[in-house]
Amino acid sequence: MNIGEVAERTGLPAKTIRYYEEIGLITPHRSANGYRSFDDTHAHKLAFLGRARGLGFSIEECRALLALYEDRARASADVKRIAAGHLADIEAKMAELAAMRDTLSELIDQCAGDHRPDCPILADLAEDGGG
Amino acid sequence: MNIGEVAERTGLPAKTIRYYEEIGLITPHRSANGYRSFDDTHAHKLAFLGRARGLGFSIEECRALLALYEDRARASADVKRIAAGHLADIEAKMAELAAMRDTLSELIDQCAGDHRPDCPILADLAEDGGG
DNA sequence: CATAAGGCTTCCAGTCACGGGAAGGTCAAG
DNA sequence: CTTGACCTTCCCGTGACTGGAAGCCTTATG
Repeated sequence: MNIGEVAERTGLPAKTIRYYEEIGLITPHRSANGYRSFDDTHAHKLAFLGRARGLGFSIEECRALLALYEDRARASADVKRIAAGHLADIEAKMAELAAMRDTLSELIDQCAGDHRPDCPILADLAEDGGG
Repeated sequence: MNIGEVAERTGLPAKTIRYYEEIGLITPHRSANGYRSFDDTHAHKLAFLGRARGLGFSIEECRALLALYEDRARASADVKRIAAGHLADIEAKMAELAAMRDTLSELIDQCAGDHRPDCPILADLAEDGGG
């Protein structure tokens, strides 16, 4: 199948699929006219990549997961390690965002939000480290 | 003061300060030798920017906040609106991450993590949409 | 005066994972 | 023969910097 069909099947934009080829995640065949030609295995891998990316795995993590997926002698521990590392990243990001959210929502609550210029949000941002 | 000193005072890397000048967030003077010359106002603005960036505001949001900060006739409602929009962004990102975390941690729990190849994490990623 | 160290300058390239769009080849239908 | 959809490659832009090269300025030392 051509790139348009595999794009529709996998839900990935054609641009993304070309990019994945460029960085060596997949290697579609070429038809006589130069068009990329995908088979079910390619579509399957692309769907795999789409789901892994959807869970926030980086491209390099996806590459490793795909290699493990194709390795029948893999150890599930290797997969688990990658996933656990990614989970830790996610939790770290969430903690960072939670800290921002807490500070911000407190400041927002304190701000009158009217026509007057006095604003605890700006006051906090302008504050010297001292206080 | 030179860029090194203001960098140390504000905690921002010199590279970042040059970048902020390039995009028009600050406009330091120039000494006769061509060096950037910062006064306390510049340092104050940079510190403001550092704190706003630390709360995750984008550069354009920082630009707007800085303009409001310098506008004595501002309405606190304008500040509050920007902050509330950013808070909503943060909460959306957190929700996305929470969904990833939930799926991932469930899969990780189900994975034996040993030498055997069977792995529910890979199985899930490889799954057809049908199931 | 020469030299070395450290700070400053500009400019260019890279990051991550694509997306937009131009210029042009290919294919099926009318 | 033309239209229109699809495909190709190539290059630029994103956000907010970061790293590094090449070279000028200043200060300290011999």
